[in-house]
Amino acid sequence: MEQKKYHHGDLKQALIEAGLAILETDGLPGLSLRACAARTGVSHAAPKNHFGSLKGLITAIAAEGFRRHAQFMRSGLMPGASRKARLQAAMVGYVRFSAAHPHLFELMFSPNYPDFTDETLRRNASASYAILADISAGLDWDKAGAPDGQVKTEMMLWSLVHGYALLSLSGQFSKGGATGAPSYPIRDIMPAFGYLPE
Amino acid sequence: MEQKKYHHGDLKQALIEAGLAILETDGLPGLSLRACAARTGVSHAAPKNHFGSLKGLITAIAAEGFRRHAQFMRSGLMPGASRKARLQAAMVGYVRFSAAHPHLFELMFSPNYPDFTDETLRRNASASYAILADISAGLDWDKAGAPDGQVKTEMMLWSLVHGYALLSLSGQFSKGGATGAPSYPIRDIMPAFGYLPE
DNA sequence: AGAATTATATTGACAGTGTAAATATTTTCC
DNA sequence: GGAAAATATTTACACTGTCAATATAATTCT
Repeated sequence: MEQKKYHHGDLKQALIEAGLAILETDGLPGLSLRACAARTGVSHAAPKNHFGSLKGLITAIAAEGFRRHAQFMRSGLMPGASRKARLQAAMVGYVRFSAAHPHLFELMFSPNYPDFTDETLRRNASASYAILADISAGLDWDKAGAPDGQVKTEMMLWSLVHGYALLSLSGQFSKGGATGAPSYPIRDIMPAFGYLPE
Repeated sequence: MEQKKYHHGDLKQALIEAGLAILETDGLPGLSLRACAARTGVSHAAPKNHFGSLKGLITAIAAEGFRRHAQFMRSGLMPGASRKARLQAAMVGYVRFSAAHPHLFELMFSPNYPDFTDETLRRNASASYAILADISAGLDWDKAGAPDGQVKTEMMLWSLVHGYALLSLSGQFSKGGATGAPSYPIRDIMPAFGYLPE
C-alpha cells in the first residue's frame, strides 16, 4: 500500500531525513532547503510544496527531533526501578541525546529557528516534557507549603537538565581546555537527590 | 585624545554597536555583516579588516553581551544582604537580561555562532560565571560528603538559571497560550532555597 | 620634510541562499 | 477520457559572506 505515488513517493519524509543527515555531517550552517533538495535528487524549489519555507522544514525536523529525544530519555528507564533511579536515567538520556546530536538539539531549542506554535511540534515537545513530569509526579521540594509545588518541581528539573546540556555543548563547563567535556556528569550535580525519597 | 583617527575613527566599536542595535530591532536573522556596515555608513567589505569573518563580529558582539549580562546580574546585588537574597537577585538579573535582550542572549549561548575559544569572550563569560560562583562560595548541597561539592553547586545553579531562561524564551513553560510568559518566576522554582542558610 | 610602509576603506565579482511566479508533469476524481 | 488538483521544474531576483584588486589615509623611517 506504500508504493510510489506521485512523482517521488514520500518526498516530505525524505526531505526531513535528508535534513537530519545533513545536520549530523555538516551541522546547522550546512542545513538549507537547497541542500536537502539536492540530497534527495529533486529540484531546489521542490521543498516549497511540502513546507512553505525553510522555517517549515526546520519545524518538521525539530518535531522529529523531539520524538528521538523522548526515545533517548526512555531508553534506560526500567519500569520497576526506584523513582530516584528513573529520574536519573531520564536525565542522563536527556544529556546523552544532546551530546550525540548537538546540532539537532540546538535547532530544537533555538527560539528563532522552529515555529513553536506548530501543532505537531508542540505535541512532540510536550510528550518529551511529560516523561520527566511523570517521574517527578508527587514530588514536591517546596517544604514551605507554597502552592503548585508539583509544577515548580517539573520546571526545576527541566531547567536544570536543559541548562546543563546546553552549557556543556557551549564548552562553558570545561574551564581550561577546549575539550568540551563537562567536569561532572549530570547525576553528580543533582543536589536534590540527597533529599529524594527512594 | 580620542579624536578621529583613520578614516572612521573607531569603526570596530561602531560595528559592534550597530550589530547590537540590529539585534534589538530585527533579531538574529537580520544580523549580517552588510547590514552592520550599511548602518554605520561604510562599505560592505569594511568589517573584514576588523573582524575576519561574520563569526568574528558575532564573537565580539557576544563578548560585549556578556559584559552587559554581568551588569544585569550585579544590578540588584546589595552587598550587605544575605546570601539567599544575593543569590536570588543574581538569578533574577540573569533571567531579566534574557527577557530584555532575547536575541543577544540566544547569540551568546548558541554553540555555533560565536567562537568560544576567543580570549576576550572567554574572559567576559568567566566574569559572568564568577558572580554566581562567588555568591555560592562555601555552599555545598552534597550532604553525602562527595568531593568538589563547591564546583557541583556552581554547575547546578548555572544550569538551573540558564535552562530556565532559555526554556522561557522558547515558550516551553507557557502551556496553553503563546504568550511566552513562564508560569512561575525563577525564585519560585529554586527548591534549594528551603535548605539555604540565611 | 619627503618617501616608503602600513593600516584602513572601497569596488567589483562570485558562489551560495530563500523565495516567488510561471510553467510542466503527473496523479486523482468524476 | 477529460477536468481538476497535486506535485515538481524552471527562471529570476534580492540578499548574503568572502575574496582579490584597488584606492586612500595615517604612520614610520631616513
